[in-house]
Amino acid sequence: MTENTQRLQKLITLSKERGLKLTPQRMVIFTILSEANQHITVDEVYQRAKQEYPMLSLATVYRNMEQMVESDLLKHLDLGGTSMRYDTNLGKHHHFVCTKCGKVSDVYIDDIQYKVDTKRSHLDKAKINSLDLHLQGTCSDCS
Amino acid sequence: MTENTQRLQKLITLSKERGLKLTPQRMVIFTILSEANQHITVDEVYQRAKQEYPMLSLATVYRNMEQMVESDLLKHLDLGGTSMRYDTNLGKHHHFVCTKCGKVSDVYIDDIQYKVDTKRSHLDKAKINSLDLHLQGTCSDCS
DNA sequence: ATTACTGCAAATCTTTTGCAATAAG
DNA sequence: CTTATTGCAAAAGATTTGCAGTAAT
Repeated sequence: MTENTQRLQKLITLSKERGLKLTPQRMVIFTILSEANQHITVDEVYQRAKQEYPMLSLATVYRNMEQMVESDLLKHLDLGGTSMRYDTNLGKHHHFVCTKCGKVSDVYIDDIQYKVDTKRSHLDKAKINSLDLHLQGTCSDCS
Repeated sequence: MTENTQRLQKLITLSKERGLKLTPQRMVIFTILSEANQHITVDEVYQRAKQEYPMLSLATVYRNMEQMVESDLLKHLDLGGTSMRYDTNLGKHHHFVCTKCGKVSDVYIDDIQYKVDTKRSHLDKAKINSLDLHLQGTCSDCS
């Protein structure tokens, strides 16, 4: 069983657990997501899915992706482009964006240490729950 | 001279340096930006500016803000909302977003130490130029 | 005088939504 | 059978653009 097939199986199992019905449209979307790169847009999914299932509607893809986010099958990934990206990698990780070609790489970081300048920051008693690192630079291919 | 007046003076000086013409519209926008909180949208600027200069066009605000970004008088601030925010704080800093009320605070951090898991990440010879920390949690008011 | 800037309206782009028909469980 | 899901077309919201007139330098 390939890695992609495993991912697909996992999506099917989880969506059943969440009570989602397994329509052919959803099945096509799941398949694409389990094969795709990790930082995909709705329209990219739609373009590929149409080839398998030509009468598919764009609205259906939008609705499905948002449902998946609500059901924790997918995460929003806001990289500052013109349209929303979705991250199929649910594990804890960060992102590196190449400012030349725009490519996005996942970055795994063991531990981060930092010291807030409390005089200039005004966090007071704020409770920090999560921490995302956004790295920018030039990727190997572009340098 | 107040802090806001200083900010305004700085914008005027810098824009002259960049060769921008000082129209009344631009002047109003500059004034609002030098008085405003740091994470403002085009529409927020527009709404306030209209009161001073009612025949101002929204397109003019859009064009001016983008020009300011190009001329390094302003920075894009992508916090994942529905519309672009602009940051008037040009110094190096990071952001904390309260997940309950949405408030954004600037966070100053002296030094950040982290260790990339090179086995799982694939940065290869990528050159990292900048590093943004995006903190999320609950602010003092909400907890 | 020259060139940037402006207002307006139309266009574009992404995302959402109402609704009636259909299909999954 | 019941309820979620779908396609379609329209709506909504943010941003951009063409153009002809206006104003800053």
